[in-house]
Amino acid sequence: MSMRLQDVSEAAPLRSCTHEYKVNCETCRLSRICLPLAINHQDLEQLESIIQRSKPLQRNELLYHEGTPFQSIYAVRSGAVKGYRTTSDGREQVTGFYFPGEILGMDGISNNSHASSARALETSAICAIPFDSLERLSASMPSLQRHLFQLMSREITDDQLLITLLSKNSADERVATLLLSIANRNARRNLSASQFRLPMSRVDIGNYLGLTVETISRVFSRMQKTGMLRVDNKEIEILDQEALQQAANLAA
Amino acid sequence: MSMRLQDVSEAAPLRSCTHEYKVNCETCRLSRICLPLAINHQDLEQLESIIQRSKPLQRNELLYHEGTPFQSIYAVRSGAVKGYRTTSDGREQVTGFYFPGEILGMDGISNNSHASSARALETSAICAIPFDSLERLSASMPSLQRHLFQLMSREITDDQLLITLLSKNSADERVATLLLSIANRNARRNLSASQFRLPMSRVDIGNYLGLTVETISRVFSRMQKTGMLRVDNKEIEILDQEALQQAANLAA
DNA sequence: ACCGCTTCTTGATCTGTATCATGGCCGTGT
DNA sequence: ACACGGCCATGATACAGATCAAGAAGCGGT
Repeated sequence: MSMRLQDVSEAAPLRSCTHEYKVNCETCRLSRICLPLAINHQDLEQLESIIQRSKPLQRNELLYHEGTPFQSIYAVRSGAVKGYRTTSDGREQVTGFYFPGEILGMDGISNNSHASSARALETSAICAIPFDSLERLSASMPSLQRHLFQLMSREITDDQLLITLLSKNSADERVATLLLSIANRNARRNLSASQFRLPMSRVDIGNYLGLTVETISRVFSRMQKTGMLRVDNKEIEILDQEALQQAANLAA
Repeated sequence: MSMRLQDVSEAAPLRSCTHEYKVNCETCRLSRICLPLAINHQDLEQLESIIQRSKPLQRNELLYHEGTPFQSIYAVRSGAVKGYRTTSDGREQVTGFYFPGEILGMDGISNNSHASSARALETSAICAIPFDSLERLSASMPSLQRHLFQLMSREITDDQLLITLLSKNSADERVATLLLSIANRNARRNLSASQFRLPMSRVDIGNYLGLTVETISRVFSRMQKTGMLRVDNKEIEILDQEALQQAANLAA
């Protein structure tokens, strides 16, 4: 049993840990990223009052499944989550990876049922935000309403970037782009942008990037050989940021 | 000069055509598709009061360009529009086609600047809906707020479908899927689902589907040979819906 | 009605990535 | 400590679609 305490501790610890439903956005280190409202105490309290936190998900546990009724959107507090949908022939398409501070589940709004599934890649703490409460609240809080629109808009532009990546770029470019994306998101959380552990398998990476496992392996090996990367299984170190950027740079 | 009157006449004609800014959602045949609010006269009037309509765009005219300030989202009244973004190396990635009743431009919300560009594929009438007005209005109209969330959510799920298509499906499957999508959207507007004219070029189709022009041509030829399609330049007739569905059906 | 430009089609060849196959490694449970 | 099962790396081969090339067809302008 390997310890991965830093995953759980990344989000600010609760002051009193006895009642697990007590959430405290105000002291959460991620609040700046997650739902950064104009810092108005009253607003934050209102928001907190609707947010639910349940016990952490274990590796491979399902957060929600496509087709099931949509009730909440989710914020990752710690760990990592993959979003995916199942194709008609039963294969899986990974549509995104979600790290602490990021929000997922918004694709369920249009049909009142989840259009995709989400699964924990490692032990993950998640905040559930009931959408009907959020909707009601946002009608009286313009900044929240705006933030939700922006959040969804961001998801759209991110998807468009992925579409472009899949449609126009080579295997090396795709992998380089993903690594840089993860590095940037780490930086945003004040973690190292040059050294990190991939929470997902090669299969998931390949699936996400429209490539096979073998290709991912080969690209990693190649990049290691050219000295821009050090790869030790899931442990990644970016040795030549410049070169990696250039390898990705044909992407948008 | 070829006449294409039916394009412009698809949306309900204005009662008094002298003042071109007078918009009438209530009599618009597309209102059911476009922003189908609970049919409340007062709500509709409020909505109408903020919608702007300018003179139709000609073929190849730009509706908005990536990087420019975001002010409005747009509803297509007639014609057809393509959305695209320009990659860092100057190439174009088509991210979507928009037909009458469909809404585009929501990717601009997150940054207050358009993340993509939009260009008319043929003469097109467009309604511009200033977003700040829409935002204000939606705070006091729960059904409108909800509809906007749903609209954006829909865009996300559509993008996810395209991601899956690009990542998992063969050239034939991609083309078949696009044709069926267009057919369905035609049906929704009470147009023929089996016979229609493609408003976009082969280049645009290829670009959208992550394929080259040549491949698009070949797929069309192949499908014609097997008898599931009749292709006469941009004129498409689906001869065997069943077979086409099957050709696409490996997609989600 | 004609010209020139753009779009489309079809063929021949090339190539990046998938596929197939095999062996090593690592982590987990007994 | 060991064995098993999933995950990863690497080589050999195959193939779908890209690229290169050339001509045909459509379309707008004069």
